[in-house]
Amino acid sequence: MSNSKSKRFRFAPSPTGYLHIGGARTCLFSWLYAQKIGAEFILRIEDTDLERSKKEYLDEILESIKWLGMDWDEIFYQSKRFDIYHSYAEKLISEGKACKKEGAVFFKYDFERVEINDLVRGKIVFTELPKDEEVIIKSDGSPTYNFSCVIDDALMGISCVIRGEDHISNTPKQILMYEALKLSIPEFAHVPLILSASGGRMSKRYGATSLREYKQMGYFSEAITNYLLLLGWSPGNNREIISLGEAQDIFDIKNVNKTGAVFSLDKLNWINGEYIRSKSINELTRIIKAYLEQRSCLPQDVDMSYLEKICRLFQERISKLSDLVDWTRFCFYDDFKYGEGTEKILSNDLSKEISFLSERLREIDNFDKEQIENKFRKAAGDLDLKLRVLVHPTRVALTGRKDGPGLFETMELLGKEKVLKRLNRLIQHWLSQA
RNA sequence: GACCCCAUCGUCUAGCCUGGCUUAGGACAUCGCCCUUUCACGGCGACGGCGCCGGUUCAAAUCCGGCUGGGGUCGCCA
Repeated sequence: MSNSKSKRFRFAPSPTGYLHIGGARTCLFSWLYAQKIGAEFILRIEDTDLERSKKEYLDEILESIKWLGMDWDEIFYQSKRFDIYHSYAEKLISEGKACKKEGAVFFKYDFERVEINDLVRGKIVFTELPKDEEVIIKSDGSPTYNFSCVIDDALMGISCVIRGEDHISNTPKQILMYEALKLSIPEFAHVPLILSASGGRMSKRYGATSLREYKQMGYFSEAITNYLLLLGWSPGNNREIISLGEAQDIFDIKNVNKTGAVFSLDKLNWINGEYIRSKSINELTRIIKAYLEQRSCLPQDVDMSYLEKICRLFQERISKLSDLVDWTRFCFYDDFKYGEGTEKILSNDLSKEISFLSERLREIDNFDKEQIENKFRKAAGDLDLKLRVLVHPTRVALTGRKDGPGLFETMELLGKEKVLKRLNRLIQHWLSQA
């Protein structure tokens, strides 16, 4: 009986593309289970396809794994292990279990029946395979996936292979190889696939698939891992929000579902919004600053206290940081246009009324939201207008939008000078229309 | 087509293993109401599901079989 320290789990990405949602979840489940039982977790880079493997992808994959909050004890590269694969191929040849043909090495097998005891699915029985041979070394000398995978999982002492269910049909061939090589067979756990809204595999057609895209859109890694956790697994007790740390204690690969899960951006947005709302103003302000700076959405001289006010205004209105790009433009720049849906609001000319309001606002010394609200309400009363008749065009004047944070807070944020200027701009707009 | 996997609200799921405690629970989305200057947030509520047919049983979402439906794999890609 082996103790858990001798147990090992792995994630084996191929650097032929960016880390995608599905891979990230497989990695997460494998890593989490390793943490849960105190086992080692290793990364194995399956870069045997020298043509398609790129350094750029490798870097991004490792970066994404770290970004999500995971780590690894060891990392291996299959491209550095060709000698090992060759020696095992030679062994099979010498035993008559494989032969050279057309420059490649073929593994030959008699197949009757293979049974696997999958940790998430239970017993799976194969009684038929389409072929009786399998290429193990390609004619260019590189090993095929099924061969290098078997040798490495055995040599690296992987106790349970956790991978996507698209690998179920590879498993019988692999088991035949373990047996021919007299290597011990690990356990298997095939996790369900993540599907697109149309029910098929995730693809670019149905939105972002790579982790880096989600990062760029301003999703938090905690929100992504939280969401991924909910796809195929449940923490129980009707919980939706759970940290990686908590999940580490209660996750069990045996409790993973068998059913494919459709990826829902709506739910991810909700979870990300929950995380945004749970941040302190301080932290969120720093995050927002970095995000907008990186996208050149901030002027040079912006100060933290101004950003902090903005942060308070938008914290509960956004579900991801990229929402801020359009929302906050008016906070930093004067050259915005009156946007979509504002035509109706601006359709009747209120230049007289807004001028009146503007003069009243000018009288305020302490331009804070209480004073502003008082004056504003008073002005509306004097004009015998409902508050909203003035509110909506004023918001458009100040922000260019029909929706947004509370008007009086927005006015306080911008300050008297900008408010009066922008109100005047609207008045001019009406006059020029007439 | 062959092989394999899967099947609870539109979506993610709890319950299923160890049948009765279930008028099937929660979340997202949607809709309505409240809050309110808009949009959000928050609160309350509504809508909505055990794919079908048989069997086992006093009793089935839960066990068994078939059907149907969906998905995956069939590369000298991984």
